[in-house]
Amino acid sequence: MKEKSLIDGLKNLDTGSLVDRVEKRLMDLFIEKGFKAGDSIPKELELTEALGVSRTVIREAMLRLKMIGLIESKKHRGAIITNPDLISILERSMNPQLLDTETLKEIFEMRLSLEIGMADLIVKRVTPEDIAELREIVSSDPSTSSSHIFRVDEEIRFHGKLYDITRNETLKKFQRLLLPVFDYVHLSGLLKRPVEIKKFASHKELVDVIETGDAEALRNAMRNHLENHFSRLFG
Amino acid sequence: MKEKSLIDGLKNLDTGSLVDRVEKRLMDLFIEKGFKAGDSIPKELELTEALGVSRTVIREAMLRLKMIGLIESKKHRGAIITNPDLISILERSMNPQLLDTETLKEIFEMRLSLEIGMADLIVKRVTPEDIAELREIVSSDPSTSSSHIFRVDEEIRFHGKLYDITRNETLKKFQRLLLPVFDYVHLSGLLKRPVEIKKFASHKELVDVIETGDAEALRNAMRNHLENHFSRLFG
DNA sequence: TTTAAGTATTATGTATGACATAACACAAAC
DNA sequence: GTTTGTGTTATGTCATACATAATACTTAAA
Repeated sequence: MKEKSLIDGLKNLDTGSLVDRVEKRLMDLFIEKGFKAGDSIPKELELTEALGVSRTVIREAMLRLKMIGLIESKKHRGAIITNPDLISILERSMNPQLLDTETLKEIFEMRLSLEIGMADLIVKRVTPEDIAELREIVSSDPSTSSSHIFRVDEEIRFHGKLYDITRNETLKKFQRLLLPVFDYVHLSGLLKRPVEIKKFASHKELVDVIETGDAEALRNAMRNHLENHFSRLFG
Repeated sequence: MKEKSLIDGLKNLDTGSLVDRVEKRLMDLFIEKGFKAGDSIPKELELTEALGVSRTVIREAMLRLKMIGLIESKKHRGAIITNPDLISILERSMNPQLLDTETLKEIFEMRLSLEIGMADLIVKRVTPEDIAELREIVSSDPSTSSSHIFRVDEEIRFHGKLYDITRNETLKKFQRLLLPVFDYVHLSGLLKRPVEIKKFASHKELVDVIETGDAEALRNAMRNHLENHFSRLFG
């Protein structure tokens, strides 16, 4: 027993590499010192001296901080603190070809859930100008110009505008980020059932509902509008 | 005119650093060669030779790939390809102290939207066992044990279980990831209005709705349940 | 024979010094 | 006043050397 606890006590002796420790040290330092976005951070050589490690280590640690969006470096001209932008961090890894299919499906489900759930944000924040823009987007007469490419374009513009209306930048970026994923999901046969002819709530109808300002109705209409996707998921 | 087009033609000369190019080159290579998770990648020195750049550059490029979750390296024993786990990548940057308050609020909004919108996933995939577990979670009599800490615990367990029921791993990880953010949002006075005494749909009622299997009803109940948060947001 | 302890090998981790180059500021030239 | 040159500086890249952890292999002890 005694030995056991002794060993446990010794365990946390930093098994991590030197770079790990320097990374954490720098991060803590920035938090402690209350560095704000825009503040510039010391030069590599200064940090080298201050921390007593080689420039190699400093550079690797800084590179990591760069990757998590904590700092941003202009080449040959130092680095500054930045607010990490979660979405653009994700962006780097969001290569549909590199994600396994299960994850792609799950992300697709997240998107559907979001679009239904954000009804409250939409009706709360929509402006007459937004409505006008939505109407402009859906104004293309599908009977005259029903080419596939055109439809896809309207689809993207319409749903993009919806995210826009939420006035939630994170959400908007998230949507833009996910566009390629959806393309991929559609094209790759990941969803078994074929795309059915749409016989559900149209974009036009959605606009009407948005205009009424009834969040609950919008949720239901959106759920209906997305029925195609849901049936492919659950099918 | 002629000059203009000449300049345009010259424009795309690779302004990126050598590491940038090597990073992309490696990534493309892995995709082309169809490397799958688990495959081990060449040693640093081999890559150094193959690409004709210094080991420094190779190491920096590999470090980036490591950060975006494309590869994973065991120290002193090579690296292997992995499926990037989007959420654990986010995790590294998700330090509430480092995100600006606007982003935190936006993430909070995302969470509310998700919990409402995922109703379909829940009712589609819930099992009797899940229902039983939910009932167990909400069984604690609030009149006898209404300590704040206890309430918070139930809150976390209940909502965590809901994500669980969606059977969507990405979503589940996303929720776990966001827990600290919510703590922070609640504590930091980011939302102006005070927490009101809950007089909306209770956890118990939500379970009842889930059991009926009516997604629309669940969305509405959930929206009602979250009214406190919404009113703080919009207030 | 089995097992524990030593040893060799190897790839990565870290250190160091050197030089190249992009960015900026400022002076010089037109 | 715009352009062109010049110097300074911090980062980008390279080359080399050595330290160390992980593994496989060998050897000594039970």
